[in-house]
Amino acid sequence: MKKRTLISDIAKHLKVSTATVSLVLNGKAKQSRISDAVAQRVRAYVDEVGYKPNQLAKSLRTGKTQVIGLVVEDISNPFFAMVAWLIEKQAFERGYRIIYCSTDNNTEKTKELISMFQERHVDGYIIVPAKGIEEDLRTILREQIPTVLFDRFLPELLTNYVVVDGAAGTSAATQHLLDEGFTNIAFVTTDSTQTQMEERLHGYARVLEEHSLLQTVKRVAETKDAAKAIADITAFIQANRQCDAIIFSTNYLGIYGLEAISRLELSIPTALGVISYDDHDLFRLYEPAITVIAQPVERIAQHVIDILLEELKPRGKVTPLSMQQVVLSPALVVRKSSLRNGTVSAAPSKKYRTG
Amino acid sequence: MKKRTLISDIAKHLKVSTATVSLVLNGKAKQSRISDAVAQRVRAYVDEVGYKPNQLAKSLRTGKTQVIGLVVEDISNPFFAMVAWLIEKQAFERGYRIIYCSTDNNTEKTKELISMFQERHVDGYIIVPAKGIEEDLRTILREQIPTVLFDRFLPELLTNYVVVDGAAGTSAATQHLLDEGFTNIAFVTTDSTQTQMEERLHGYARVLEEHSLLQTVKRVAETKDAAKAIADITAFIQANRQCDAIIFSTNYLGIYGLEAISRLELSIPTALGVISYDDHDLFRLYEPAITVIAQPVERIAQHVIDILLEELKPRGKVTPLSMQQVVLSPALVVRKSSLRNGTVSAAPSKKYRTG
DNA sequence: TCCGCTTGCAAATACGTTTTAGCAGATTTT
DNA sequence: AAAATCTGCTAAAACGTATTTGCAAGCGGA
Repeated sequence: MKKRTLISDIAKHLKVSTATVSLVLNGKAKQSRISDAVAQRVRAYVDEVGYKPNQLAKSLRTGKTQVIGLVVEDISNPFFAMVAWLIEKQAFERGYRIIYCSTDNNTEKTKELISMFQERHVDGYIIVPAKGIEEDLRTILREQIPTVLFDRFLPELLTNYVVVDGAAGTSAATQHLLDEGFTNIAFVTTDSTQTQMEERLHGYARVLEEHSLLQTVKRVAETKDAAKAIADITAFIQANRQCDAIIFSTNYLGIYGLEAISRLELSIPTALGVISYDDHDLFRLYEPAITVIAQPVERIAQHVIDILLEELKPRGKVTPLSMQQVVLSPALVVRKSSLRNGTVSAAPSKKYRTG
Repeated sequence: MKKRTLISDIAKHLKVSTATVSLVLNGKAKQSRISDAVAQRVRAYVDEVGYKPNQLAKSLRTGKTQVIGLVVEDISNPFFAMVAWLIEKQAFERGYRIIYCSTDNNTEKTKELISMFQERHVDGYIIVPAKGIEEDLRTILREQIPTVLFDRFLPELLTNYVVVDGAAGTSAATQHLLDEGFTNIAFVTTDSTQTQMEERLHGYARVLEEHSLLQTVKRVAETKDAAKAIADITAFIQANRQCDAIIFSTNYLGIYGLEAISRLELSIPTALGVISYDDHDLFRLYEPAITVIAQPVERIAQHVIDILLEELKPRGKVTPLSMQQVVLSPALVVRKSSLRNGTVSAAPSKKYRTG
């Protein structure tokens, strides 16, 4: 039960002041004209006793916590888990720590989380914004705290963000289904009006309009209840037997959709062509493999962390924050589930780049 | 760019001392004989200006951060993601925040993470321990910081832990396969010697020994390279054509295994019966659905958080920590992949409780 | 009237750092 | 020889809160 060593213990033992120790430890020995001899002695003894500064005290004094708050919709969603993991890795290497939290797309919970991060004085934010948090974000931005949104953005707010061109993905998917000879394509999405979901819908709608084809759109109510969602989709499919293909606007809807299709004993792609947004183990390994619109997770993570770390660099007082908006292209990964004849012509899986 | 309001601002405005404000805010008004009138005034004004105490200063002063460090193997693994999510939810409600981190089962990274948590003065730890961190854990325990391990434990260390009876799960699975008429059962596991992995192997071995049957065990080297692991499993299956069933010791091996089996164009369960540890969307929806040994994630999370919060309660000085060891039973969820005749007799999916 | 007890609050210290201003002596410049 | 500059370090003041101790006033009892 011995006490932690403090900077004052170090100072006392070496018969120097705490200021000296602190300056050496923070690499400011040179500019503060601490002699190399003393600096060496300090470093040696610090290593010897394994002294680690108290980060709380440090943060309180400097106002910097070296912590980034990461607010995603649902950390157990493989898409977010992957992006979060990549971001964490990068940030860790550059001395930043990440605190994750899941919002479940709940406005109130998101606000609470942001408020908690504020209290903990995170140095920066990475946020997948839920609806209705414009005010909270405005507060953060006003305080000049570096912030990057991803996956979607808030149209009325000028912020950094990294998103994927959802319309390009779904229009490529729709076009691909038409090329394969499917003629009556349905689109299953959520009832949320988040920017990226609306875009995905537009991509689908645009292509069908161009071909003067009928649109069949189902909006599944957001719910934590998988069974309810599956039942909802099942009913939709039954009520729309004329449809010969479905595009799901996000990974979990795709998974629910597969379960629904499986229960209805409809065979893919013979009875129903299928494409889902987001890649996933399940889609890759399902029999038949499911064609997906894959988001470039590595590049999303890379851009997010690059923008954030750039802003975290100590800047001149008046350097304005230059907001960056990045729009990345998804890739259509064609697998059996969207092929009329059931086999991929050339390669077992070819990728189309969109955009 | 206005400054945050401080407790001193509140005090000044109300013409009371900061002590008074602090006491009221921390619910110690009564015991410090602050009059109700003053307490009301304080609360009213605090609400009005939306004052939030600086948690850093608070923590520095009290030594409590209200933060729990959660160290898992891989947050993108659905099993850990689920448990983490459940734990987070519970902790949040009781005023604690969670910091997640992934170790990738890397001893060095685990040590770094624990060290980082120490620096940040987390109030408690929840750890999925990698090998070789006994010393670091001992340090934590010596300092009486509440800690709970889960998924596995370190045999030489007396700690709280919550684990699942791995042997019960695999022996039930093995027995089930034998009952179904499979005679040559292989076991695919990792090359790690973590307690829970060894137990899972033992459960399998024990049942086969009882029946005097040959054991066929494959240890797949731990790697980040999925392709390599899949190739490894593919080779194993090809080299052991006599096997008519396989048990995978963990979810990602099961997924790799399915990919291998699919590439070899072996049909399940006709050519090969399959059971995997851990449930997963993929296993539930795969065609045929995969029988799994499901871990009781809700109960794991519940026990972990209960034990930890119990220990976090302010205790009398000398109350010794009573270490709790909880062993939960997994459930065998029988699906088509382990049934000789290809159909489940009664219900489409029945559960056996083990233990 | 004096003493002790209660009530209601404030002063002051501590938590463990970082950082600025400045001091004393040595060295150089004028 | 005095003045200016440089060198190497330290004293002390923050950062924003919690908490212990104590002080003054009021009150009842003797």
